[in-house]
Amino acid sequence: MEAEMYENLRLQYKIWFTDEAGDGLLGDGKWKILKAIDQEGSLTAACEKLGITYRRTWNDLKSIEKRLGFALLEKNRGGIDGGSTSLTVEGLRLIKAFDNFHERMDTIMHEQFKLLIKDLTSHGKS
Amino acid sequence: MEAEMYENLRLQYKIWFTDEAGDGLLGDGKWKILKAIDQEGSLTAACEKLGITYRRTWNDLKSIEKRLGFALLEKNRGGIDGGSTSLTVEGLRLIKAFDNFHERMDTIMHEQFKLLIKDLTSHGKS
DNA sequence: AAGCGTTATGTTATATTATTCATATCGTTC
DNA sequence: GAACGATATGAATAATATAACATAACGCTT
Repeated sequence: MEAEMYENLRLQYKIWFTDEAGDGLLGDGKWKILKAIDQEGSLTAACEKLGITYRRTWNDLKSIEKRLGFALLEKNRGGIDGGSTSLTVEGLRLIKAFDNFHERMDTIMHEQFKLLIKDLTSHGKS
Repeated sequence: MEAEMYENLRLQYKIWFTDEAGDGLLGDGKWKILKAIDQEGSLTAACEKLGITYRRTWNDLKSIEKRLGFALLEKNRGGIDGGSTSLTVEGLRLIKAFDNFHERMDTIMHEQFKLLIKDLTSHGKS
């Protein structure tokens, strides 16, 4: 009877790094930005692609680099194309590791979701 | 050399239910509130315990019950003690299932975090 | 019926966050 | 050296979220 109560629910999750103080450092948002920069080759283009503001993104990226203590981005201004931004070796490794991580997590979450729903809908005595 | 770059990072996660539209429905915050109500026997006491405002909490609870489509709380007003709030059977089952879920997830996240750090600090060719 | 403590609800104020606008800087090309 | 397209940055504005304040309703007790 209560089984269908939970049928239209979805399970979502977010994972992010913080520093020791607990302040957010790198999560899904910045992960997507870094990936977009890697693909587009410029901050401006990446922001347009994702539909987010340049100002905000620039602030975020500056903050994370400062707090991480090492560079994720290599920026150039001027030149024939006006300028460019690309990922450093560390930046590339970071998003690659995050990719793998998310892949594993998606599988795990799917399993755990099924377990949770089973827990919610089975009426045996605990 | 880059191994210590990630030493002071912490991994955090959040898990929550949404409806089909993707709007948040039940997460850690409301889970804690429900547990506190179960312990305290009243909304007012639960809010004081958690240091959150009654107004906000009342709104949240009303919203989640409406969108879930069934009651999690049994509320009474008036009476010798002014009133009370307790969990329904469904409410109890929900927080119990969430408890189990979080327990499993804490273990899993700990494992996955170690894997992620390993991924970030090992420099073998991919 | 007056008092008590709790649920219930509208309104107002504050704080936080996000967006917009404006402007400077840089280095290449023509 | 003028123009272009990108990065870099300050300041003002808008939007959203959170908190605070005030007040009503309820039902038991005395």
